[in-house]
Amino acid sequence: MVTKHQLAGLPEDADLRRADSLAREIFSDVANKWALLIIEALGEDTRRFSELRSEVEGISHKMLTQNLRMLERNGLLERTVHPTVPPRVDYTLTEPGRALRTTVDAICGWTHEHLDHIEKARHRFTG
Amino acid sequence: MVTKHQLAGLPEDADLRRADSLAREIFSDVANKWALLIIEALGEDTRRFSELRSEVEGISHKMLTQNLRMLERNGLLERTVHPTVPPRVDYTLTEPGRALRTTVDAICGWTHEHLDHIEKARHRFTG
DNA sequence: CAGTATCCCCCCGGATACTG
DNA sequence: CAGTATCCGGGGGGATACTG
Repeated sequence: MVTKHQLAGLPEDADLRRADSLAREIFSDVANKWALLIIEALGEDTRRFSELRSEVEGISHKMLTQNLRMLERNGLLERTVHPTVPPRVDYTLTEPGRALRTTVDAICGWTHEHLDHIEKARHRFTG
Repeated sequence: MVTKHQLAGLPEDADLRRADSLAREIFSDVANKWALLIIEALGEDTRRFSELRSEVEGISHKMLTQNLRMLERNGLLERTVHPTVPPRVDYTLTEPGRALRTTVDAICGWTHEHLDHIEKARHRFTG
């Protein structure tokens, strides 16, 4: 996240510094487990609210809506309301959302690849 | 994070389910902004506590120590104490840590690539 | 300088109830 | 079913003081 112009501090870098603080903000939004788990759960498909609720294990109603709104706000997913009764709402990743998902996949892959190493490290740590 | 055997539920899958819950745990540990920012700050180098403190902007003393312990516990970084006075402690990513860092890099890259899209999405969202 | 310990406030986030 | 609103308890996390 550290970029060159952070070190410069020239007046004309004002817009660049703005971009940086924006990047920080986005990073903080996105780098939390619920957001990432939702993105992972969405995958290539489109999911309903209730589907996500049960697929993202352990997430509460409130956390799900909050994070969905946040992801929508940042343009990572699209929310389409079907005017039926009972109502039906679909969530789908946008292109940027799908792009981010590949990195989430990478983290998941990393996790499983290093399970052993981590488990051993924990035993060593606990003594 | 969803794997096949989660759906099966056969008795002999006990160890696999254990692995899954472990994976979930690790994911929860790692998927938070401070942990990821620390990993990013460490990079290929070795850093002192105070260096990290100032490089990871906005992190508090407490959060830094907590996350460093957590990352050490999971074997993502190595902590070496130099018995000098004043004391000096170096933190370095292990191989798994460096592997994870590449994915953090990917997220950072993603963030900057999609700044425009996100900014526009936000304006649209706010109406 | 690096780290632990303590205090304490705020707010995250769960539970619940209610609308369209 | 999807979503908002409200309440409220527990703990995340900051500030501070203290040790080696």
